[in-house]
Amino acid sequence: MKETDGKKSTAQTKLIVIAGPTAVGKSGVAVNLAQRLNGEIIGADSMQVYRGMNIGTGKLSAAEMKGIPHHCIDIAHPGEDFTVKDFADAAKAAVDRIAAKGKTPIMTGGTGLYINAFLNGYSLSGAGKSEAYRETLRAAAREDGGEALYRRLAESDPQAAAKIDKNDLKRVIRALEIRHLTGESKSASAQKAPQSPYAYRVYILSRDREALYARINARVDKMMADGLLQEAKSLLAYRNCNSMQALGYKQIFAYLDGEIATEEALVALIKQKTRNYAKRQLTFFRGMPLAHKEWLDADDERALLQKAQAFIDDTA
RNA sequence: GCCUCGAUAGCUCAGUCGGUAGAGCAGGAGACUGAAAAUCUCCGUGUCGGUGGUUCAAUUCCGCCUCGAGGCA
Repeated sequence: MKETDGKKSTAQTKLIVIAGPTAVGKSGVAVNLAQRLNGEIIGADSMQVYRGMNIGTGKLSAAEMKGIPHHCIDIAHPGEDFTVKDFADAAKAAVDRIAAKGKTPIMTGGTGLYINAFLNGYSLSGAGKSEAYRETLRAAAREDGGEALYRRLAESDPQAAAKIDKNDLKRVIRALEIRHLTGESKSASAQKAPQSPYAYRVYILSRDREALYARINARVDKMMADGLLQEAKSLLAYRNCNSMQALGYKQIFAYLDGEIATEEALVALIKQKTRNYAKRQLTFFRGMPLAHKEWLDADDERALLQKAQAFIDDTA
């Protein structure tokens, strides 16, 4: 049963996903896999989508990409807000484009929410966002405190409120925003998620904590040596944008403001925050409700290649 | 050499008017549907520097010792 019209339906498109915490070594492995499977890569990284953020987000250099096309990277301006919805749309377009060429789409990255939203077909077409309304809510929170906002949510959308911690301002605001924009409950819109339209396999790369942390530390040192400080300075104008919430940049701005005394302390802080982040990623991956999820040792590249190959070759 | 102040959780420190102790950070676990490298929740036993004494009871009071910081010589 071969597709000869070059236009596979998405229902049959096979997708390979390589996830894992920062610095496990996903990117390099993904390139090798792409070479072997005649594939193209789709980055699932909330910060690599931004142009100009190269050193700090650990983007691969052109040489390291070895000629493999990479999608969903450098597709946004650091001054604009990129969201899950944008990712879901861009990733879908990329997967379709790659599949249309008869090649294998390989998604790789550490942003669990993006991967999850894409694979599980999160319903993201309903409530959009309203920066203005959010600002109103933020102002209200500043005025009367976050608990007051939470109480408001408990009244208008008790179902959603039950699932959100009263201190989690961002989620309280988003739930209120959905209610405001659609009149629907946040939990109601979340339940609409349809099944994944793709045949996929998710391989989560991992290694023991100590080794992972050592890699993170080394990577931060390398970023500094490669000029992260300079790169961050060149992006100073966007310091209030979402893109600059990225690890490294954020801390560097605090350093430039004099909030961090020495460069040594700065580097130590970035390493620490990155380690904290890696741990959060792991927690997210563990909890991802996916039908086909498998943890693999990051050093065992061969196992990954074999499993992925078998999945692609399986025509059943 | 003398004087003063410190010595309590991996780190920085609080505290116990004498009844064996608690915060922040680190670390661990978890949540997560349009900011996600974000946001949020939960988890704290450690010869309270050593040693002698007073006391029913000392990490807490007293003496000595060790180490550290500062001051005077």
